[in-house]
Amino acid sequence: MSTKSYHHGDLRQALLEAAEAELTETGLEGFSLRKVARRAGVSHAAPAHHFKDTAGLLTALCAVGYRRFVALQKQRQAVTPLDARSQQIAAGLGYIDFADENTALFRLMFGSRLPDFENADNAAAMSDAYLHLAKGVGASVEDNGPPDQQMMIDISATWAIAHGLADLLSSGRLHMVGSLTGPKRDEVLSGIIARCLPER
Amino acid sequence: MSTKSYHHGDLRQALLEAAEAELTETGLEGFSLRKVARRAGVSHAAPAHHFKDTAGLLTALCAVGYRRFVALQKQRQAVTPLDARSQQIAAGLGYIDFADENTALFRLMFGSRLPDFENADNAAAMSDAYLHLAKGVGASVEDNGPPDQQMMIDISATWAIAHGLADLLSSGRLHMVGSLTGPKRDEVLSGIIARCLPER
DNA sequence: GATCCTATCTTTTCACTGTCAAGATTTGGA
DNA sequence: TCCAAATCTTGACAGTGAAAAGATAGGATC
Repeated sequence: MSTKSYHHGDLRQALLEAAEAELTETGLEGFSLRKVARRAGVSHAAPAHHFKDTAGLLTALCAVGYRRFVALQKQRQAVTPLDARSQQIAAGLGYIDFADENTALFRLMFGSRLPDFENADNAAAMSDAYLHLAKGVGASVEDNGPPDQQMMIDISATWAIAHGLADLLSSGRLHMVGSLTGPKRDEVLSGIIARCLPER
Repeated sequence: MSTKSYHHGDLRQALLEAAEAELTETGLEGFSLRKVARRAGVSHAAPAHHFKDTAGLLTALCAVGYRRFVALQKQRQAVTPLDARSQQIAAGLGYIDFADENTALFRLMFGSRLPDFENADNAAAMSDAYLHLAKGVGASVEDNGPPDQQMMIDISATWAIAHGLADLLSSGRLHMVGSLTGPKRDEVLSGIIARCLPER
């Protein structure tokens, strides 16, 4: 099934990988379904059998992105003290990690209307990502009853600061902080994120 | 020069307006130079004489956006107490106003690589926007000497929270805050922005 | 094992797009 | 008046996404 058979074997996965590679190289602006097909070594109409159309392919890729997005946050949190505040900051750093390392995917997920956000699988992946954020904020405040307005504000603030930093950094607009690296960078970013966390 | 002459009169301006209208209707994903030309009532090749290509048109539109962007911030600031902290919060609300009322343009300015950000006019408009932000932050802290690291951090934090709120709200992801309107909305957003301002 | 059904992939076709080159029209100044 | 430059149109070309129809392979059933 590898070298030259008519049937590819796992074209769906191969197309997803080709699409992501294409996305990181040319950006969303230069993205082309036919180029993805060429990169995967199949005819230009082959993708239609696994993903209905371009939007379908990008929707599937979007879901992959959201899962990796949560994974990177958890990866940061796994090496961080367990108190709620530290965990929340770590999640924010993971948010920024994702945008840095997967800029094209990040743009697709948060800056495009091409993917179908109503699609079941994609919506589930997005929901998981949101719940992970909300759960983190909820843990850092007394967790009583239904989410009140104060908690919604805390969630919004936490989300907004992480997202704002991630978006501006990944698009190369925060030259001052963007030029920092390593622990110093983490320290500065942590300080900024901490400003927005619910007060203890 | 109005009804049917061969020469349009002010096609450049008409194309800019048509492009913005097209952008808000179809979004950046469905944008087409030929549709813009049709909307302006000229042939498909006419735009090339005023803007080299699609990127050129979007670059010019981008510059228009940055100027309106600053104008909306100043508009908020004009009806706000003059203390530095209130002014900074007002600028943030203007930032969000712009994203809300000019979502397509906002996406073009901050979420696309199509415009040429090295273009002189566009770069100047962007620089003005950045300087307006930096000046505001500088005024809210003791203004001595060259910008030190702490001020760069304050600028980054202020920018990030405004940008994060604007981007998430304009893309309809912050349902909780997004559903608020009027003074209540301003109050909540102001509270969130205030968290990120330099401490007095 | 032979047969047939279905999933998978290719080929062909069509309308649309951006860009370029060449021609037509108008304007404004010499 | 006349000509050069600016402005706009027409025509052409390669590339694109999507749909339809044909080709091939895998797997189930008998």
